[in-house]
Amino acid sequence: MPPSLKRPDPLRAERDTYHHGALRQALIDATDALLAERGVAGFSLREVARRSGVSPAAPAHHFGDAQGLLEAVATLAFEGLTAALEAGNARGGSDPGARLREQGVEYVAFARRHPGRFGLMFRAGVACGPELERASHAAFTALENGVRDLFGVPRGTPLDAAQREALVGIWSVVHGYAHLALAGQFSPSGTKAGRGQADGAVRAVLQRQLDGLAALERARTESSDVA
Amino acid sequence: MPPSLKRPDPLRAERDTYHHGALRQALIDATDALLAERGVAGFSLREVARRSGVSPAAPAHHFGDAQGLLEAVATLAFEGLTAALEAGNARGGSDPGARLREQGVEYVAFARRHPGRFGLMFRAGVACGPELERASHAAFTALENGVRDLFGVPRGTPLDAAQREALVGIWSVVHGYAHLALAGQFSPSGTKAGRGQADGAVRAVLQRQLDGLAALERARTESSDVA
DNA sequence: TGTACATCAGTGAACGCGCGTTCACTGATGTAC
DNA sequence: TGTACATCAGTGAACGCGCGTTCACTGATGTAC
Repeated sequence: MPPSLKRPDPLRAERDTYHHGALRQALIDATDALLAERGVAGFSLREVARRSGVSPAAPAHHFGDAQGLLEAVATLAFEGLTAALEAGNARGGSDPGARLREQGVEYVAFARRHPGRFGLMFRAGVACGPELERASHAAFTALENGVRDLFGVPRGTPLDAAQREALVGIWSVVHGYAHLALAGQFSPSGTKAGRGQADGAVRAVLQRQLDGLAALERARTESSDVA
Repeated sequence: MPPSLKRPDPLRAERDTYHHGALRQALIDATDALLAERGVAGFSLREVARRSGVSPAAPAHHFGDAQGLLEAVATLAFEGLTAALEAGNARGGSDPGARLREQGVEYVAFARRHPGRFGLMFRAGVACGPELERASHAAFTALENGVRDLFGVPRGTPLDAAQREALVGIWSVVHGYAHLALAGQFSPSGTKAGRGQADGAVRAVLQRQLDGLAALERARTESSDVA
């Protein structure tokens, strides 16, 4: 039997048990898909419920209200990003530059994998509960630690101005790349062998930033040698 | 008389003439403000009309429908960005690097000046009329020309792969910086003398990217000298 | 300078719609004995 | 193993609301003569 006969209304997921079984996850996935399709402006709790094959009141059971669902998804997103950054860091081996580069690749890959979540994560002026706060801080810290390793700054010590600037630069590069990629500005890379190419592009672009930082460091060291 | 007596309902702008006089512009400004306040998800044509002191049907006269208004604002935004980039380019003087740096400063300043418009400009999968298409292409071209000058590539000639990569890197840096700044990630810079500091940070971060490109160029030249 | 008239810009009531949330409910599950 | 019961997960009808858009309209403006 073709799937079309099992699902007469493709907008409405079907189910033969009274209890869904994994509704929480289904709602999160549907939210992600809906955000990716229509953006934040196109999100609606009812549509998410519809896609999950559940009545409009069901989500309230798991998330309270619409805001609660979005906040849960954003929290999850930051946790996922943190994990991705740490995986990239591990893959990079012993060279801090390589580790940072792989973090960048993971950052962009995460955005591509969860475009809906990514758009949710960096909205201005959103009321932000403690869990979301903690999750986003953890992601930031993962990136910050990459920069720490680059400069050999231990975990407890605060970064100086130049190091913070380096962090801002690195973050800007990967964030901007991710954002532009999602906006379809590098569109051909969505198709064929484009994924590997895209990873290469992220590495290259991030490497330019790291090279620039190295050049700055060198200039600074030389001038202090002279003095 | 305090303004509160002149405007009993602050959400509803008032007017004593039947004709507004400059409704088109007022609608655009109100849209910008509303988008900046609430994001794309919080936009509504009725609210924009309310803020412009006009009936809900009035905007249709100028923009057809809600989509038309948003598209007009996005078009205007790209035209403004193009102008800003060209102004930055002019300010940069004769050094291509400085010109590109000032373009970056202008890019970020534009985003800060029109946060609502900026959010509108880079949404994925938006149906896009020919005017908007043209306006966004012009902005892209302004940035591309900055990169052309850096490499000495004349206007007609297409960029090679490395040059396109350089463009992507530069664009990513400034775009990411602008986006993160609007998301409040560099929050202290919104307040006191932060504006000048922020310009400095953009220049610095973009300069790292340019230094990295210069290093790459140098390495390439040397290796071809050897060969 | 005055008058008739076309055109333009905005009105306000009305429409149907999808939304978020509530509520009393019910079907299913699991636990105590 | 069976039964009573508490708890949990989802129902579906209902609510009030703000939305985008339409429509016949009207007040103001500008133009022709």
